[in-house]
Amino acid sequence: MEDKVTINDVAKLAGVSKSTVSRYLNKGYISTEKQERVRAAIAETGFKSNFFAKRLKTKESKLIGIVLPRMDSVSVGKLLSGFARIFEPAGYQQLLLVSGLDGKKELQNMESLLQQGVDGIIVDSVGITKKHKALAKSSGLPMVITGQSAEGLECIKIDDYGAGHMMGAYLRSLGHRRAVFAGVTETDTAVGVERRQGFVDGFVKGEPKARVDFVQTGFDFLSAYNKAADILSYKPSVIVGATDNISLGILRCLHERGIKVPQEISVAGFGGYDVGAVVYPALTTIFFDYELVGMKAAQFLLDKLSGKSREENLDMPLLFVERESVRNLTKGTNGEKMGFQSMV
Amino acid sequence: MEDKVTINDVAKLAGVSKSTVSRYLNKGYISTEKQERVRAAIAETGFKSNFFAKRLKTKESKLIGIVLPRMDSVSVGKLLSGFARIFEPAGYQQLLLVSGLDGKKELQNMESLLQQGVDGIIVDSVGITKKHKALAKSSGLPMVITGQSAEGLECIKIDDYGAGHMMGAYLRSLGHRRAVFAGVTETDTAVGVERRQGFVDGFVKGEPKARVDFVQTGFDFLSAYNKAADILSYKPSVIVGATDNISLGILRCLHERGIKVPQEISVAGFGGYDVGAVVYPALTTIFFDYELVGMKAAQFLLDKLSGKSREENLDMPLLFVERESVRNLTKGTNGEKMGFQSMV
DNA sequence: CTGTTAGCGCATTCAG
DNA sequence: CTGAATGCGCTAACAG
Repeated sequence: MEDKVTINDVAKLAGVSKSTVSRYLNKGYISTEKQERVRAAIAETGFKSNFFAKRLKTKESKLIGIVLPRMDSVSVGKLLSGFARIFEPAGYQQLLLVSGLDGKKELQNMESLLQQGVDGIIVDSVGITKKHKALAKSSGLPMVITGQSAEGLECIKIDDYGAGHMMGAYLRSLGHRRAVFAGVTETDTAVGVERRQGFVDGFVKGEPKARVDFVQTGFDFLSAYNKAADILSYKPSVIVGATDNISLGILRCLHERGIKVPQEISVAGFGGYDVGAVVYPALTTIFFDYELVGMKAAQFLLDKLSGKSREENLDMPLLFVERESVRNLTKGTNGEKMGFQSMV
Repeated sequence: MEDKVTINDVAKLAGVSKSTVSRYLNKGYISTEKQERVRAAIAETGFKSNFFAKRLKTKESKLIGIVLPRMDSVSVGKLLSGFARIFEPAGYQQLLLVSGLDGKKELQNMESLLQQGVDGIIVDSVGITKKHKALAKSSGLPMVITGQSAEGLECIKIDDYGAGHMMGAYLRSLGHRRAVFAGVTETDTAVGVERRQGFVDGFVKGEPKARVDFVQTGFDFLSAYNKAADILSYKPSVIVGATDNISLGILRCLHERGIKVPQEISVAGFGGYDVGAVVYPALTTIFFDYELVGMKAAQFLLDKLSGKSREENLDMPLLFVERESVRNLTKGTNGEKMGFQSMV
């Protein structure tokens, strides 16, 4: 522990008062001569100002609390990259807490962060409850939610309903009438409800009637893989996974059963993970720019911190990625592009 | 900001001195009667102890600094999960800094963390320099390195050389004589040097002579995919990617060229990412338990913090995962398992 | 068991 | 421009 050097030691060595050193550290208001003496003294002693003492005075921690459902997922990784790109240059650091997909833990983590004296909080939630809202209110701290949306809270997320709808409409336009949506539980409002509902709305609209069945899976490859029999029992012409990973699990199973994709069955997903491009057939999907979400959320929080409460558009762009796993039933192949590219 | 309530307010309301409140918060040493009064007062005021004031006194931050090269990678995600599993129950929180694969930034981040008053640091480095060592020494703080190993520093990582060697020996035993190792630059000592060298040593040993050529790629699918022509020009019977992602990029390219895996060329990788199991053919690989690495590193740091300097075995288990992408040249198929399963 | 007394290291009035 | 004095909120001796 070399941090015995305090502002006092520096002051002594430089032959000035500690207030002068303090001023040197912060504003200016110091003669160029003493300025030099202090600089030298600091260099010599290797002085580092004590973080806690400083914060105790200034009431600003320059700390942002981040609460995450889990760490080992591509989307969370991207999100964090986005946060870092904004917070680091701004001189903020991130305090990270993981809730393990557990709502209770999520709340605990939020409280814990508040107590740590963070300046603001970002929660990548798996499901907002009234308690979340209460906490947000009572804390009085800027808080932004990511991954879910909830009234009364500031949320920044991709448009799950819109993405679902886009995919549904796309598939329908290609002549598909029987779809299975393989998705997660409804406690995940964003993915389990909004994305799915968007898909249904986009798919069943119009004549002739179309139908979508639902099969529940987890978020991982394996749980999707294991549900393949259920899924197939509905005799769909297209299977859409709520997530690229789900679709990948399905793809694997289809392959094992010798079912050709997209010739016999089409598959699509959501997320736009890189890996979807290297599997065979490459997965048609909708790309979500989680890194951008992270950046927007971080910037939004920073703006709140500095008073600017800009109420601008928080919709994230959606990018349709048409690849090889979906067949165009109206043409007989999947060759024809339909100008269904980058959309918002 | 409701944090106007201090320990003083609580004391007043409870009709005791603030030391009593402090004692209530920490040790015990308080009569059950006052204990109740304090409890009530705290509940009523919604008092939260001020983190910074507390730390200013105790000199303990209960904060662990984590510096990472990047966030958007599976292995880093696993690692972080591992950290969290140890630190959270122990009451430590994690301060996260991302260096963007930049060595300078990595150092800066380490310094920044030291200044924040963290109790210890974990660095998942991309390459240790003498400056890292100097910083570790001068700081006097417990520091553990992950991802790389370096003398004079406490490192916890998977055995890259061993993994490479295991893979090399395995492939060789299957009758392969011409391999291409597709890997990253040598500045990444662990992956670019150790893993590769292990492979070479394991592969070329014995008679008849075997040969391995080297092709440099990045860490991503695409950069590997783009190098496929180079790789193929060596006419290998097996291609091994330094990373599963590299192998996946190669697999994709092989598929596009109509080259059958493993019938015409075998492919293997390192990492054991889940996705390797769902692609076709499923990728033979060596599984690295990064989450375990994270847990070990975290526990090691905690032990140092509490004085226990256990010098035990820090080797991580390696799990050989034999799947579909490698052909046994001695049998003509890839069917025969060789008892080459879980090893350490 | 409990109240009183001191600071932790720093930023900030306030007079010079 | 600068030094002396005053807490920030809390914990840790210190005497009761």
